[in-house]
Amino acid sequence: MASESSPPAGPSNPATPRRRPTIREVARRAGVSHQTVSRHLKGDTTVNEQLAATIQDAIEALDYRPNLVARAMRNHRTGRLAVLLPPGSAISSLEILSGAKEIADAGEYVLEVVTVSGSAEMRDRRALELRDSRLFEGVLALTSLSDLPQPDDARVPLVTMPLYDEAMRGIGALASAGPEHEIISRLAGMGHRRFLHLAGNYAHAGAVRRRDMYLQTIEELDLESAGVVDCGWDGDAARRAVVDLPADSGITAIIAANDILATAAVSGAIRRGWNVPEELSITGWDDTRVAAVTTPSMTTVAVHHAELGRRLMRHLLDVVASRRRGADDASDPAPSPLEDDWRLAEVIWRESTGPAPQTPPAR
Amino acid sequence: MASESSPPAGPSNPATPRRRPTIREVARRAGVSHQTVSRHLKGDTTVNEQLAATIQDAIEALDYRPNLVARAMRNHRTGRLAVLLPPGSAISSLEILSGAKEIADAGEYVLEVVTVSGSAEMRDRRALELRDSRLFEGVLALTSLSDLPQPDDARVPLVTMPLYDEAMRGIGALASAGPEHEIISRLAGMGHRRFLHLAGNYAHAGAVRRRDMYLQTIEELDLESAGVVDCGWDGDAARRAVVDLPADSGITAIIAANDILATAAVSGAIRRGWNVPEELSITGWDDTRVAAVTTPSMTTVAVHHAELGRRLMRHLLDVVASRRRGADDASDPAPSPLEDDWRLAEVIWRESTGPAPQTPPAR
DNA sequence: CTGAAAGCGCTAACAC
DNA sequence: GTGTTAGCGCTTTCAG
Repeated sequence: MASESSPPAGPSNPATPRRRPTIREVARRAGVSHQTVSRHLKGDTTVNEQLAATIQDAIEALDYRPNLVARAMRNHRTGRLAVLLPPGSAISSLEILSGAKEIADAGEYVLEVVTVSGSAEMRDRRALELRDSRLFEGVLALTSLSDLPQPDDARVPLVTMPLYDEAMRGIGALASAGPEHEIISRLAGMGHRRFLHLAGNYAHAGAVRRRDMYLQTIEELDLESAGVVDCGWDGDAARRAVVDLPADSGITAIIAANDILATAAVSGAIRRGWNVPEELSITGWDDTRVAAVTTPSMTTVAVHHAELGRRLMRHLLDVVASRRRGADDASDPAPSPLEDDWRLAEVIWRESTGPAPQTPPAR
Repeated sequence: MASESSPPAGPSNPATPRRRPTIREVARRAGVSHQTVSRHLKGDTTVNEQLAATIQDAIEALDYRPNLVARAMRNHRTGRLAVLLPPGSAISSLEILSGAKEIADAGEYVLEVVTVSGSAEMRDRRALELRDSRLFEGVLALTSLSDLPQPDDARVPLVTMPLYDEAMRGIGALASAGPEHEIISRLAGMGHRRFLHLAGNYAHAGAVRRRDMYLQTIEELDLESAGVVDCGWDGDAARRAVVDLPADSGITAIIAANDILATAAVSGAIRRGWNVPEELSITGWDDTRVAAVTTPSMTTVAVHHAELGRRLMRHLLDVVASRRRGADDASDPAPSPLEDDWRLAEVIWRESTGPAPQTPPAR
C-alpha cells in the first residue's frame, strides 16, 4: 500500500486547515511500519539504531509532533493533573499552587487549574465530570465538595482537601488560628494584661476563628479583653478604633486579624503619639511582604502555603501511582496528606511587640 | 446483538479498575442507537422528546459521563486553552490570569497554566508541542519565544505576548515606566527640585526602565538628581540610604522603585525625624494592598494586570474563533491585543507626597 | 427523525 | 527486532 490514497480527509476543500503529519506519514517516509515509529517515540531501545536515526530524520523533515489526544485515548495517560478551585484569586492559592507545581513538575506532570463555581451540587458534578473526562490522571479539589461518590476502584483519583469556600475564602487548615494562642501567651509572659482585638470580616472563617481563639486564650490565661472591634478588613476602621480609644483604656497590646489592620493600628497609635512597641504592642497576620519593612517592623504570622501545596501534591501523586499499580483497595492506607506534627503557620516576632510598659499610656 | 460479548476489554483480571460506562451502554439501556445518545448529549433537539427522557434516565442510572478525550479526537474541540508562563510565581501573573480566566469562562473555555522552562530553544519546542498536542484549542504564551514558525494555517493558534522573561521577571509592557514621568513632573509642579531614586534589582527590566525614566525625566525637566541608590529590592538598603543621607542633601522627594523600598524609606525618614510628606515626599510602585493604610498612605503606581489579562484573552479567543471559521489568511487582520490608547498603569496619589517644603530639612 | 458504517491517531497485543 | 491487526469512545457522513 504505497500512497494510502493520498490524505484521506478533506484536502478537496481549500479552506480546510493543513493536517498535521501523523505517525504513518513518518513511517512511510522512513520506510518502516508506523508501529516502529511509535516504539521509537516511546524511547524503546530495541529499535535498530540505524532505523532510529532514519525515523528521527523523517520526524524532523515532516516537523512531526505527537497528537496527545490520540495517545491518551489509547494508553490513558495525559500527564496532566487538575486542581479545582472556586472562582476568585487569593495570594495564598498562588503560593499553594506554586508549591504543588514544584512537585508535579518533578513527577513529569502538568497542572491545570480549573475553576468550579455554582452551588455545591453543581461543583460536585463538575468535579466528577473532570475526574471522568479522561483528560487528567488525578484531581485535587481544594474546595469543599459536599458528597463525593468515590468508588475506590475509580481509575482517576479525586483527592479533596477543603481549603477554600465557594468564594475563595480560606477554611479548614487555612483558617486555623493556633498561632494566636502563642502570640497572646507570649505577650502575657512579657507582662501584658489588657488586650484589644481588631477582627476581620466574619464572612471569612479565619477571622471568626482568630476572634474565638483570642477570646478563648484571654479567658484561659486569665487576662482582660477591652473588646473586639469588627473591622471587616477595613484599615480605616482599625485606625479609627485606635484613635478613638479612651485615654484610660489600659490596653497595652492589640491583636489584629491581619497585617493591614495591624499596620493601620500602628498608624492610629502614631496619631495618638504612642510609641510602638514601648507603649503599645501590635501584631498582625499573613506576613505580608511589607510587614518586614514598616516602622516598626511587624510581628505577624507566616503561613507556609507553598509547603502545604507540596504536601498535597505529593499525596495526590502517591494515590495516582498506587491506582496505576492497580492497588487493591485495602492494601493502600493512603496516609493523610497532612499527617505528622508539621506546623502550617509560624509566628514571626519583630519590632512591633515588646514588654508591657510600666504604666499604660494615658494622655 | 444483545450482550455485545460482555465488557470487551479486561474484566478477566480482577485488579483492573472498573471501566466507565460508554455511550453504547447508555444506548443499549435506552433501547436506541449510540448515535442517538450522541445527538442527545450534543443538545440536538431533533431527538424525540420521549426518547430524550429515556436516554437521560439511562445516563443517570449508569452514572455516565462523557470521555472528553475520545470526543476531542473526533471533533477537535477540548474546550481548553493553554497559557504559557516561565517557572516561578509573580503576583502580577495571578492577576493577569484571573482576568484572562474571566474572559475564558465567558467563552466556555477552561484555562490551563503551563510552565515552560529551559533554554529559549527548549521553550520554543515545548510551545509547539503544546500547540500541536491537540489538547488545546489555542495557546497564549506570556513568555518570549525566540522563533515561532507560525504557518498561518495551523489549526491551533499560538499567540505570543512576552510579559515575563525566563525567570518570571516582568518585561515588555509589564516593565513600562511611563508613570514615573507623570510622578516626577507633578512633583516638580509642586515645587520639588532635588530628587533621589531608590532603584530595584537591575536583573528586572522594570527596575532598569524605572531608573532610566527617572534619569531621563530629571534631565528633561531640568531638575537635579542627588543620585541613584541600588537597593536591589532590599528594604534595609533603602532605609539605610535615607538614614545615611547627608544633612544638607537638599533632597525633597524620593522616587522608590516599589512599595517595599518606599515603605522602608519612610521608615528611614521617621528615624531621621523628618515628616512625610511635609519635609520629604516619597513614592512607590505596585499599589500593594498595605500601601493604602501605612502612615502616611503611599503614593504609588497601580498596574491593571487583570484588565491586561482580559484583553489578551479576548484577543486569543478572537483568533481561535476566526481560525475555526476557516478564515483565509488575509481576511483577518487580527488586531493587536493592546491597541488603542488604553493605559496599563495609573498613578495613585496619596498622603506620602505633597508640596516641597520652603526649606529642605537640615538637622 | 433515527440507524449503520467509517475512522480520528495512536498503542497494546500478538505474530513473524 | 519489526510488522499486522484491532480497537480506545466518540462524532461525522450518509442512508433510510
